[in-house]
Amino acid sequence: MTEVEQADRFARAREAQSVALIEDYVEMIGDLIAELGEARVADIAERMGVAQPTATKAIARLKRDGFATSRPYRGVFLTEEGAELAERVRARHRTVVALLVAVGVPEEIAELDAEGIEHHVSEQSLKAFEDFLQGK
Amino acid sequence: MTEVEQADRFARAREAQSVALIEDYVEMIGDLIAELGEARVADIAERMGVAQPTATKAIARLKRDGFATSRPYRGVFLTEEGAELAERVRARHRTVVALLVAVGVPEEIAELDAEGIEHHVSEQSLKAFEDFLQGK
DNA sequence: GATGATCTATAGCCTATGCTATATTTAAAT
DNA sequence: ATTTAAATATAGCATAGGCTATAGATCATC
Repeated sequence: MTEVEQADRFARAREAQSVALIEDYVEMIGDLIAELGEARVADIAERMGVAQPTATKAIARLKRDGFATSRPYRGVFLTEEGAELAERVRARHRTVVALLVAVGVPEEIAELDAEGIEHHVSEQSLKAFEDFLQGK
Repeated sequence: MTEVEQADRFARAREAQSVALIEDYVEMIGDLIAELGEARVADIAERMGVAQPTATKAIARLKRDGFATSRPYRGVFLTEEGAELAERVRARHRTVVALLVAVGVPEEIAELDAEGIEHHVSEQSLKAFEDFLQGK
């Protein structure tokens, strides 16, 4: 492996990381809307395990990036793009957990680890996971 | 899953992330020392794909955290703790790549994805991976 | 409808991680 | 030995993502 290839690999991992939090927030907001009809900042903050202003700031980034919308002092909603991302993330999470369990990781551990792992699973790996799970 | 459990899960993923870069640098420095006898800042920066001052700053954090040592304008070396971490990271990386390949991920993709995934694989999952790879 | 509780926004702070530009030191070459 | 090239450090800046404290808006209740 050349230095450049190695560098690209790390650049890729850094990029994935910068997307990870966005994905988590979007999925969480989708969950809350499904459960409660809307996603309030306080609920988002509580579930993400961060202080309320931290959630507010993250939501501002989601809005800036076109994944969410909201009016002051009101609930947060997903744009079409946000809703699609949430669904992809949810599906990927399920697949990663299932894969981990399939290779012998205890269910609880699988759920914990998947939260971090899922953001680094490429389309190709996801496809491989799905095929493996179907016994192909 | 309760809100608190969910929050803890995210907190865990955030913690793993903060350790990830440290692990990458330590492993990289170990590689360079093995190959070249010492790890120069310029080489570290090039392989990590970052500007030289970014590497310098990261190395300062490694030193602060007890993983590396260096004198101004000289090479960077690992402490005992750093060397142990490097070896653990290297072994984990190999296992993760092997697991991915074992479930059908193409070698190249496995290498790419492993770079991000490995930092979120717990001891328990790693053990499960090893057992799975040994056909248990 | 005033009032108190709750929720949200804002201000201001911190660290980590990136960058460019530039000063300084070391190493190499004449 | 001086000069130049290369490597490293430092200064200064930006964004992301945390935090606390506090101001402001909304909601519920009397």
